[in-house]
Amino acid sequence: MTTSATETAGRAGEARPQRADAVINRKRILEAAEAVFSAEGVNVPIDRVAERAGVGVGTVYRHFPTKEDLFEAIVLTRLEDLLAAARAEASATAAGPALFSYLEQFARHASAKHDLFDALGAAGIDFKEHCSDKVDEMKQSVGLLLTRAQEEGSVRPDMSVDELIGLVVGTCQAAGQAGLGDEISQHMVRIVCDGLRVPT
Amino acid sequence: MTTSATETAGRAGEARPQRADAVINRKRILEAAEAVFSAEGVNVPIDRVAERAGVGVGTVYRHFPTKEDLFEAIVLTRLEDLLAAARAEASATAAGPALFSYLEQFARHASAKHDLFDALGAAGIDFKEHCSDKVDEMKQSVGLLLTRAQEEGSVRPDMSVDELIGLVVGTCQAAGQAGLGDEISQHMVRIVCDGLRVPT
DNA sequence: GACTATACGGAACTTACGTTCCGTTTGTCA
DNA sequence: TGACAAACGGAACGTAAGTTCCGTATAGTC
Repeated sequence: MTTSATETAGRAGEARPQRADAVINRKRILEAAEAVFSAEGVNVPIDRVAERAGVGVGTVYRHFPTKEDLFEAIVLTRLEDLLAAARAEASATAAGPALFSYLEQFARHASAKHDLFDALGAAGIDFKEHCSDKVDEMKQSVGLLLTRAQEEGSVRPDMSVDELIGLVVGTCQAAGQAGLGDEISQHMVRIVCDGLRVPT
Repeated sequence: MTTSATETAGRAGEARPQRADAVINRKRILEAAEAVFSAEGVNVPIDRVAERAGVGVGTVYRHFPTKEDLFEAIVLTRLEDLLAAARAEASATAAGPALFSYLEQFARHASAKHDLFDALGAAGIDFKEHCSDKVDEMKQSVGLLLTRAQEEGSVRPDMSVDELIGLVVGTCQAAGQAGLGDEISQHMVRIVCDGLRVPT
């Protein structure tokens, strides 16, 4: 995230604290970017973010040296959420249901936040390190859950995490692109989940 | 496809026939575009197509007035193939197996031809008429198969064609983006198919 | 209230790509 | 072989988006 001047309010020691207006603007920019990116994906011009934040482009760049930095700042928090959810499910005793419940949460996020899935999908190829680290962490958590569910016998054994994630991300992305609504996208994920169960 | 000067060799009556070198170049351009688009998707610069075809950009534009026209020329033939396959399966007596078999063919295409799925996915929003017509036709064929399979009782009743297509397209796209190989992408589609079956 | 480092705004620059233009080459027909 | 329309090549143009620059405004401090 570029370790810029100050993060949110300023850590203890070194450099002088951020000016009050700068703090406000940074927040505004993040909010605007969040709104614009999730509504329209990664391809919105920066100018639109600036406009929505009621700020000049220069100001955006002062806070986030590149567009990617801005994007990363947002996606990271989304990934944190997703990661937290994965960890929460990880402690469940029945891994199968936990996995399915997690995937549904995932889908719910997906339908609300177009951007993240642009990121995990196409844009994801040249992801920044921080993001791909988070993705890896998430994969690991989900992978654990998957393995347990497989050992438990509630999920088919012939699957990897990559396939699992691909299936869900792809489904959500496609639903979004085709303009299908949230419920439909979640229904689609449910169908995928049914495919995951051990064939009887 | 812009109904340009001549199609392939020139129909009977009206305008004079295309020059021999033009015919060759047109073919070269199509081949190059096919290769480049399927390997790298829709976002390759035209210059790359021209270069690969051993031809100047001007020549490409002489044959295809816009990039979209070129793209459409290629995608249309792919869609034809897919459509033909759908029709072939349509006459099968057992609709369920036919549907599944079709979806696997679909996936096989998908893993080979990145471009088409860009088109069906993100890029598909501002599709040219010809293409969306073909897509509609395909949807209709698949829809028929789906309905029959549902009536037959081999596919879950709570699904629409849109969901079905979304599921398969999304899966293939995600697999492609994540760099998972062809077999894996087909495996993923098989998992989706398992989800489609009537839950016992 | 004055001073200064910090932040702001937005015009201008850069790059990448689609597309056009036009001087040159070449196939075709007499 | 000569003439001419057709086709070619690729430099040049237009536009859109990311990024930089710098003159101006202002929060924070004494």
